Amino acid sequence: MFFTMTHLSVGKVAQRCGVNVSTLHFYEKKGLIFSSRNAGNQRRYASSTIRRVSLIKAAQQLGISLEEIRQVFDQLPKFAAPSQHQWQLMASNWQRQLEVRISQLQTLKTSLTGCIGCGCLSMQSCPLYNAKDKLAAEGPGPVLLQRKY
Amino acid sequence: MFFTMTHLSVGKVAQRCGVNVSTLHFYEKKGLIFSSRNAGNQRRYASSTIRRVSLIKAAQQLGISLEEIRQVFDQLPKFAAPSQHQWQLMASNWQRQLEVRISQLQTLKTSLTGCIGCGCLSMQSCPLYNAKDKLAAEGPGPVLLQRKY
DNA sequence: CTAAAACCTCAACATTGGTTGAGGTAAAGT
DNA sequence: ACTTTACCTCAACCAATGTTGAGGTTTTAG
Repeated sequence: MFFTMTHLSVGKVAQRCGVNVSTLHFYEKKGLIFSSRNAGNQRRYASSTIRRVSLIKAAQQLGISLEEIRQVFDQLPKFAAPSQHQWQLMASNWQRQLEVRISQLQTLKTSLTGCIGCGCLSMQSCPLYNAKDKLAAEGPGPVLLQRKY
Repeated sequence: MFFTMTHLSVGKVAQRCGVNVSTLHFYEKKGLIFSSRNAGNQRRYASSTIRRVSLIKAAQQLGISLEEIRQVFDQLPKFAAPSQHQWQLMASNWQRQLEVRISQLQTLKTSLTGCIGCGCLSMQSCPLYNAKDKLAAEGPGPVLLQRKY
């Protein structure tokens, strides 16, 4: 090879990813990214690190924890870019999680729509109320209370 | 009124909301819920507290912080159920936030789809890459590097 | 060559959202 | 009545996700 794969300084990566240097140190300690060192012990990153960090940030948006991200990354090559196959596996995996998350939020939104309709003057028909309050089976209780709920 | 609005013990509320008693203490300390006390200094909650807690849990699902929730709650009556108007305001507000959040996730999902297509062998066309790496304008750089990225 | 900027390690701190436990009081079942 | 369960306060702790700072080294720009 005529170029080194590991030539980006930590500051450069930080700048290009829009994160702090300390965050990259942190990610490295957590095993999410990797570096080699130059003669003066400074970190040098493969350029693929930038995509790794972008992926971390993207995945965090999905509510995926750093630990989960690490587990996925552990199946990828540390320094080289992932193969197309690996990449596709990971991406479609995350897409599925994303779909689940979206549909959850949509369910919630629908619930809120129901609540807007009901004005929540009735606890019988409130989807939020009914979500968790499974123990409400203490008998109907005072009618007025239901309306005041 | 012939019934008291504040008659639920902390354990009862916890049970019906599916949270720990300590969580209710915590929420109360944070100003998210309120209680009166009986003769023996034990908390007694208005029944509307159950909906408050359900709302907290629902809003957390949306990625809304407790502090933001508190700010919304601060505009509601502490013990009574919110009026229909107040309730609708809050709900539709949260619905908007929810919509934003959903569309963000959908954008991300689309990005991933693009990535699956490209196999990310090209950093030119990778949406994840392009999301943050605005500083990539250092000239094209080695062609091979782009493919290895 | 020198000064500034960037980098190093390690430890402490910050924030969010709670949980756990000690030491004691109140309420409820039998 | 007595015992068990629930409750009280307060403080300490936990885990995730970083940030900040001290004290020292390396790289880079002029």
